[in-house]
Amino acid sequence: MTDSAFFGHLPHKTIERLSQYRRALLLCLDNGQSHIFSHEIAKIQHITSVQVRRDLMLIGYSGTLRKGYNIQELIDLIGSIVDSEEGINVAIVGMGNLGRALIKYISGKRHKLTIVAGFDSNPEKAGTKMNGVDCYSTEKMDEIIREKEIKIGIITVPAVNTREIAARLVEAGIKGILNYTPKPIEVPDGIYLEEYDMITTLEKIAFFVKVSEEEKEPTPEK
Amino acid sequence: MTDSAFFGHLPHKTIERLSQYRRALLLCLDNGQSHIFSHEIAKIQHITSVQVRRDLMLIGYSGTLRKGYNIQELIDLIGSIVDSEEGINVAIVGMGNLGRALIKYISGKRHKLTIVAGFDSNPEKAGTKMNGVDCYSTEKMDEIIREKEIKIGIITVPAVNTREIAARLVEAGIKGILNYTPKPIEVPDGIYLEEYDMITTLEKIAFFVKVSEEEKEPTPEK
DNA sequence: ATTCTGCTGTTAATTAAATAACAGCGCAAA
DNA sequence: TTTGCGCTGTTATTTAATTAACAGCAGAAT
Ligand SMILES: NC(=O)c1ccc[n+]([C@@H]2O[C@H](COP(=O)([O-])OP(=O)(O)OC[C@H]3O[C@@H](n4cnc5c(N)ncnc54)[C@H](O)[C@@H]3O)[C@@H](O)[C@H]2O)c1
Ligand SMILES: NC(=O)c1ccc[n+]([C@@H]2O[C@H](COP(=O)([O-])OP(=O)(O)OC[C@H]3O[C@@H](n4cnc5c(N)ncnc54)[C@H](O)[C@@H]3O)[C@@H](O)[C@H]2O)c1
Repeated sequence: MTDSAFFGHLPHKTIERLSQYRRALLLCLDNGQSHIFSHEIAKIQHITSVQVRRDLMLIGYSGTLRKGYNIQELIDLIGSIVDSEEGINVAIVGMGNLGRALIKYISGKRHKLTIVAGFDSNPEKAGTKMNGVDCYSTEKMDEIIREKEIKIGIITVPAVNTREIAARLVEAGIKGILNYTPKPIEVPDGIYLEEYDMITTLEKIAFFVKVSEEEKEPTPEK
Repeated sequence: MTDSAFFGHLPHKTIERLSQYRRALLLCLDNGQSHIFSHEIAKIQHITSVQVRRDLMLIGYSGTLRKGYNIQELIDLIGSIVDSEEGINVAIVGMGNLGRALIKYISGKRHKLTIVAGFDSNPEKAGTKMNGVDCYSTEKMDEIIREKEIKIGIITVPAVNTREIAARLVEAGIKGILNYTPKPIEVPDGIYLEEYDMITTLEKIAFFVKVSEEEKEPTPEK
């Protein structure tokens, strides 16, 4: 009987990497591979093999000497740590380009993580299905979130509506929010929030590209 | 004459935050605000005011006592550090849902970061325009990347084509890659790579939601 | 056999990032 | 004026994350 709360104090970065390991391992499994070495995982993830072994140590998994790790076993173990046994229901608010990309990408990929509803204020979108996911009017948000016991909301509405939607998600009892809008939000304690902005990532790349070019051709001394 | 290479050793996290500060500051400017305190920036970004002041110290910016930071000045300074003076050209490969969302979102948002081309293997998409960005056949990738001096490529093609596209971007002389595909890639030294996966973020949220619920109703003994 | 090799698992050391602590300053109140 | 307050800027400390170091082992090479 795994007391999964035991894993509650894993480093945040380790949690992220476990999810990434699983993604990579699933691809390896598709290729018919059955075992994998720490340095192979490391290469895929652009990290060191020590990092991988350390993460696996933290979750108490042991590989076979000279044979590596059993991919299926490791996938299952990561699942037992990262996933909720009962599964978690997710909703997406804002069925535009980004919302659709997300639905298409996530749907069916993870057993324990299901997008069970999309919401949109555009009356034409309510009542339709997208990749098998029912789309509802925003008016029904509260009702459906409670009914379907949705725990996580992804926000992909236009920036101006972010605050309002976030407030309503919180009101409806959601426990986690993933905000893709460029408008940062505030949530009460006890609600887990992540925000991600592609421009930030892009600017970071641009910066390091710039820096590395400047290092090559150093600024001419006046 | 700012020798911007001077900032080459800023912590990675600081670079990310500078970009986020700017995003937030631009919003404040729109609201007619002219000055801002460190604790206000901090609140928007869900960090501490010390963190903010420390970052600003690293880039050598001083606010006015009791008045805070001049928003416009700070935006300009961040720009002088993060942006390239000549600007950087970007291409997106794969004009599906995600590619379109990105073009729409990024286009026109940053002065020094321009999406100058989209590529798609679908012949129907070649020759069209999306949000003012010309869309070309993938066959012309090499040619156009060189011609327009594109430095950064964003990959949003189906996973199976990731490797091929990445190789061709590298071949064409690109210096930075942002891979949104769930298939991790390898690039030669000197090319800056970032990969991002929304499922990882979602699973992380799901994990911490789960953990926090388990803490509330601890596992029954026995 | 026995030596070598290449991997795992773990502890120790290092580095990076965040936080705490505090000096200084200028306006505001008294 | 002088006291307090609320802010900045910087140094010191702590914590988190990564990397290095190495012991141990199973099979391969000789
Ligand atoms: N974080 C990132 O990296 C990133 C990248 C791309 C886009 N974005 C942002 O994501 C959001 C969506 O982008 P998009 O390209 O999909 O835009 P879009 O215009 O294609 O889609 C927005 C959708 O939201 C719906 N909507 C509008 N108001 C609503 C409301 N109050 N409640 C529910 N639905 C509502 C619209 O009907 C539309 O279907 C935008 O805010 C955009 O800036 C963020
Ligand atoms: N990282 C994430 O969080 C995330 C989220 C959503 C989607 N995705 C991934 O992003 C990719 C795109 O998603 P989408 O929803 O936009 O898919 P989509 O099918 O809507 O778009 C894919 C586009 O790529 C084009 N294409 C196919 N092969 C190509 C090639 N060889 N060269 C150039 N273009 C080609 C297609 O014509 C299509 O226009 C997928 O790999 C998906 O898994 C990632």
